[in-house]
Order: sequence, then C-alpha cells, then structure tokens
Amino acid sequence: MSSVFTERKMARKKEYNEQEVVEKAMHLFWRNGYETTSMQMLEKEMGINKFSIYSSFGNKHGLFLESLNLYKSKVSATLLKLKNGTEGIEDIKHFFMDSVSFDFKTDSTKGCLLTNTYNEFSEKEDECITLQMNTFMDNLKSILIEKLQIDASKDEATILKQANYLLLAKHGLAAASRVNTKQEIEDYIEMTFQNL
Amino acid sequence: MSSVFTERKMARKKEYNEQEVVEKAMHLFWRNGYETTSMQMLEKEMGINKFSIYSSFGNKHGLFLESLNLYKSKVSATLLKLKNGTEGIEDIKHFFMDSVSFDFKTDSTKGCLLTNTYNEFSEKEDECITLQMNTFMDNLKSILIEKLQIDASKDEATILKQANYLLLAKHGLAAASRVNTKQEIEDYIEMTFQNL
DNA sequence: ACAATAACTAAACGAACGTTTAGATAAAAT
DNA sequence: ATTTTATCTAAACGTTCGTTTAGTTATTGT
Repeated sequence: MSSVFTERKMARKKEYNEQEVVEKAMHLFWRNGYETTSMQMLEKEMGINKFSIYSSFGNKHGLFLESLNLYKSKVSATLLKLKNGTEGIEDIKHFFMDSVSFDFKTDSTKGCLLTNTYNEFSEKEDECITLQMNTFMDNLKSILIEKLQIDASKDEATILKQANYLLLAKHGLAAASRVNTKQEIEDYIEMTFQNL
Repeated sequence: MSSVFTERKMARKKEYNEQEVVEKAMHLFWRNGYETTSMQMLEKEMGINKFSIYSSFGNKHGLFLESLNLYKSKVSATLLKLKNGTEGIEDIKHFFMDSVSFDFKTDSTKGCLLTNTYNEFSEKEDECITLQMNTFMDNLKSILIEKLQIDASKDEATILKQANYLLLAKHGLAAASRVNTKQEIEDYIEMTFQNL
C-alpha cells in the first residue's frame, strides 16, 4: 500500500479509497481462499481495474497480505480484550465466544480467515505467509499461557499442556464455524472448558 | 477405473498396475492437496503418461476420487476396530490414537487426507466431493453416538452434544498432526477425553 | 494555455493448467 | 503373416491464470 508521503506530485486523484477496496478484497479471500480467488473476481468485487490493483498493492500476493493485516486489525479488539482480562480461563472462554460471534457476524459460512489461510498454506511453501501465521499463533499461545498462569496452583507442564489443548480447540472451532450451527459451536466451547 | 469385464479384446497389455499408480497419486494429493497437484506432477510420480491416466481414470477429478477411496479403504481397518469395540469411550480414544498413528506412519507432515480434502473443498462447490465427505462424517458421527450410548446413564441430548464435541476434536486433531509433535497430540487427546 | 504526469481503460502477454489428439508400437486374433 | 486394436509417446489444444503494456483521460504546476 503506497504511503501518503510517496505521492509527491499528484497529477490525477485516485478514484477509489485503498482501505475500502482492501476491505472488499478481504471478504472475497475470506469466502474463497487465496488460490480460488482470481484477479478477475477481485477486479469485479473491488470495482477497480487490474492496473489499479497492481499499482496499489504490487501483485495478488501483496493484496492478500494487506487483506490479512486488515483482518488481524479487526480481530485485534477481541484479542486486546483477552489480553487485558484478569479472570484467567473465563477470559479465554469469552475470547472463544467473541471469535465465533465475529466470524458469524458478516457471513456464517466463511469461518476464520487466519485459520483458513493456515490450512491452505500449510501445504505450500510460502515463508512470508507462514511467518505471519506462526507469529499470530505464537502470540495467541503466549497470551493463553499468561491467562492460565493466573491460577497459581498449576505447574508449568500443566499450563503448557492446557495451552496447546486450547490452541487446537480454537483451530477445530474455526473449522466448525463453516458447517456447524451456532448452538453446536457454543456447546463445543462449553465442553472444551469443562476439563480445565 | 476400468473394470476387468470391459476389456473384451486386449491388443496390448498395460505396462502398469492401476492400484499401484493410484497409491502413488494418493500420496501426492495427500501431501499437496487437489488443486496444487498438477497433471505434470502426477505423470512424474505415477510413472505413466497423461494418456494412460486419462484412459484409466477419466480425468484428474476421477483420479482424485479413486485416491480418496483408496485412503478410505486404508483407514477402514481402524474404523472397523472402533465399530466392533465394546468398551464405549475407551474405543473412541483408541480410535483417535490409531488415526494419529496412521497419519504419522508414512510422513508426519501430511495430516489426514479426508480432513485436508474437507477443508480444501468447503470453499468450493463440488457436490461429488461434498457428498463423499458428508457421508464419511455422518457415518463416523453415528458410530460415535453408538459408542457413547453404551453408557446407559447418559440422556440423548448429552450424547449428541458429546458426539459433536468429539467430531470437532477429531477435526482439530487432524489439522494438528501437520504441525504439532506426537507428544503434544497425545496430550491433546488425553485432555479431550477427561470429561466424558 | 500548455507541458508534465499520475490514474484510468482495455488489450495483450507468456506461462501453466487440464485435456485431447495424431501417430508409433506391441500384442492378440484370424 | 497380416490385420486389428489397445496402449504407448509426444506434441498440441483451448482456457485461464497472474501480470504487463500501450494508449487515453484528468488533474496539477508553471
């Protein structure tokens, strides 16, 4: 995304807002995945020409990274809420609920963009995406550990075990939000937290 | 796959065994997914020409279906073991362990072909694959319900809830087998069954 | 007013995809 | 031995992909 500082001499104004078109691109990637989404589809959905896409985002991959960042910025609110919580496991449970609500809000059949991306790119060899994914996962894991540590009675091994358990549960949860009903998912969350 | 009965007059013998080359195709699909695996890669891996692939399996999609069937036939042993078990939840737990062992046996980074396929095609609209996946999932779910019903003290609602929980857990498990260590996965299974 | 230039449209690019086909080869049938 | 035909090789097919480019339009600076 070109900075405002790099636009020295402006001969003609852009007829679109970059943030707005990224939002549209994000929804398309969210629904269809990276590979299945073609430049043609993006052109149509974003309402701008291929040339404009390339001049603003470099290439398809760059646009996808911007879409990922936008998604992350949108979920950062719920993540921050978890981070600032003081009630330990209850905060994590609320985070799970919030995540499901977020992914259900706009469209119930898309799941979590990050998890979808994680799945799609685990087969590929894309260092850039892999790094982004691992960073996010590691960050989430460390927050989970932090919350679990609030209960001082647990030893380090138990905490790590439970953090892993929750991370995998979150993964299954994201996948489920594309096929299961909201009730089934809430039941799943309920059961997941029964044995912590 | 052409039946032996359709080969009325054989003018020249096939230089390959169809079951053998499907096995090789399956491993390629397993590792890379459907879309990422190209006919060129399949040619090389299977050791036969594109013409031979098309004459034996119709097209890429047909070959993939055969690969799925082969995979299912391979996991059917562990599924049968679960079906014939009499110890309820303990059988399910063993089934989870067996599944992980199976997917770890050949290569630790491929996960479960069925789950991978389920993830990849959930975005697409492929009735044939979707039907195959749903059939398998429904079948597994009914078996889980059957095993949970062995404990007569549980009411129907609890059983359905637990079956869903286990189905989602199995999904998370399959995804995990591509990134987590065997120890982490066994810990996860242990925790999953703590409150059933 | 006019030159400079960024943003637009639309066509074309080369590469890769899944699929088909023309022709050579080898085994069976007569 | 010759014809027939299934299987082989290898080249080509038409599409679609992501990407680039040539040419037009609109805004800015002088």
